[in-house]
Amino acid sequence: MPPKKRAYHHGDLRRTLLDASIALIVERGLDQLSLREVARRAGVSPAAPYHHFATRQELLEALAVEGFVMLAESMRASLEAVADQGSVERFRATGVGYIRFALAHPAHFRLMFRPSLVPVSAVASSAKGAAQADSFQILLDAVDDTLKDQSIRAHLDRRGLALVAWSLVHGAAELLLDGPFALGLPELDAPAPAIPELVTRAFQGLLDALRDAKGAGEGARVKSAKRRRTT
Amino acid sequence: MPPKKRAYHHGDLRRTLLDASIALIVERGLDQLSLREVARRAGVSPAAPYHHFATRQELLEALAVEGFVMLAESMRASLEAVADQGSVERFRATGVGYIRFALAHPAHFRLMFRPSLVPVSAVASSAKGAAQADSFQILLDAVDDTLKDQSIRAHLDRRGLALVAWSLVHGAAELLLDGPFALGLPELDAPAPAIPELVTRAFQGLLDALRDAKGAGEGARVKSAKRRRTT
DNA sequence: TGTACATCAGTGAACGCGCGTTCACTGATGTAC
DNA sequence: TGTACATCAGTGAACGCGCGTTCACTGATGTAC
Repeated sequence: MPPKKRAYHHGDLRRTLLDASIALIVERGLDQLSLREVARRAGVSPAAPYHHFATRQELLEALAVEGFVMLAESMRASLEAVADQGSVERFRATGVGYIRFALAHPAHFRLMFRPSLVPVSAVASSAKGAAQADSFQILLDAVDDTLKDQSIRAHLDRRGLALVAWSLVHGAAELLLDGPFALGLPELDAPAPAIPELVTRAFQGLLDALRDAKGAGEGARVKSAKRRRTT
Repeated sequence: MPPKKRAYHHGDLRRTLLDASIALIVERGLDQLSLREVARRAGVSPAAPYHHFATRQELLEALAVEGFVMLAESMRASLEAVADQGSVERFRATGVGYIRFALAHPAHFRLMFRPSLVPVSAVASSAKGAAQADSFQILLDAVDDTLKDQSIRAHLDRRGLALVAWSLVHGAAELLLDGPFALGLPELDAPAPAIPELVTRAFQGLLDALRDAKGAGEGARVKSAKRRRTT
C-alpha cells in the first residue's frame, strides 16, 4: 500500500510554514514576506522549506489556493444559514460571507488578489483555478437565482449583476482592511464592531435597487421589517 | 529673488524618475519596483535619485500624493460635467470620476492603497494627508448633497452612504484591475470597452436604492429615460 | 523479533545577486563684483 | 563684459545586507526478509 504522507521529524512542517507565512504577512505586510524569515520563525534551517515547496512562489500559490477554498467555505456557510429564505436573502448572505472571510483572513485575502505576487499563468487547470472557480460559482448561482425572481428589475444582466455585487463586497473588504480606516481619515473612524451591520445594510441597499417597487410581493415585506429597524 | 527650481544638467530628473517608476510598476508590478532599476531606466547612476528623494520610501510617497491629487482632479472634472444636474446625478459623477482615474492610472491607484508600501504614519499634516483629505471631501460633499434630497431614503446615514458608495467604485476598480478579468475567469471576460457603461449602470443601481420609489419626482424620471435604454 | 537497507525530512555552509544607501569626486550652472 | 567663487546635480566605486536557492551531509523513520 502507498505510504501515508505523515510527518517524520517535525510535527507538520508544511502547515507550520504556511501559518508562519500568514503571521508574517499580518505583521509586516505582503511585501516583506521572505522564505528565510518564515523558516526562522518555524525554527528550521533555510533549506528545510524546499522539501515542501519547490520555490517561494509555490508557497504563495498554496496560500492563495487555501484562501479561495476558505472563501468558498465562508460563502457556503453564510448561505446555509439562510437556506430556507428567499433568493434575495440568500444572495445577500453570499456577500456577507465574502466580507466575513476577508476580515477573518486578511493575509489570505490580500494575497489572493495580487497578480504580481501570485501570477495568473496556467491557472485554468491548477488547484488554484479550481478553487477560484468554486467560490465564483457560488456567486453566479446566487445571481442566477436572484434573476429568476419575478420581482427583480432586469436592468442589469447576469454578468452586470455579478460584477456589481462583487464590487460592492470586494470594495468594502478592501477599504475595511487598507482603506479609510487604515488611512486614518477622521470622518470615517467608525468603531470596528459596527462594520458587519454596516455591510449588511449596504448590501441591502444594492438589493433594494433590484426590486421592482411596484411588483414586489411578500418577499419584499419580510425584508422591510428588518430594514425599518435600522432607520 | 529666490532661484527658480529649474533643471541644471538633466531635463527634469525628478519628473523622469517618477515616470520611470510608474512605467516599471505597470510592467512588473508594485512588488518589483527598485530604485536602482528606476535610475537605470532614467539613464542616470544609482546615486542620482538621492538628490531628489531622501529614500526610496520618499519616492513612493511622492507618487501616492500625486495619485491623490489626480484622483481629486478626476472626480472634480466628472462632477463639473454635470454641474447643472441634480444631486444624485452629481453623486454618480464622482463615482465615475473615481473609476476613470483608477483605470487611467493603475500604478498610482494600486500604490495609494497599499499601506505596507506607503506607511500611514504621520499622514495628517503631510502633503499626502492633504491630498487624501481633498479627494475624500469631494465624496463627503456629494454624500451630504444627496442626503439633503427629499426623495432619498434615509436608511443609510452619512458615513454609511459614503462607505457604501466608495466600496462600490473602489471594488469595481480593484476587480477591473486585478480581479476576475486578470484572474481569467471565463464567465466574466467582458470586452474592456464595455466597462465604463457597466460601471455607470452599477452606480445607478445603488442610487436607485436610495430613492423613495413613492416620493420620487421629476428627478427620478430624467434618469429612468436613460435607464430604459439599457434594459 | 532482529537486522540490513532504502527513504527522505532535516542541517548548515556556501553561492551569486540585486538591493538601498554612502562617499569623495567632478564639472556644469548661477551669482557677485 | 569678464573673472572668481559658490552651488549643487550628477558620477562611479564601494559598503554591508538579506535574499532565494543549491549541495553534500546526517540521522531518524519505515520496510523487507
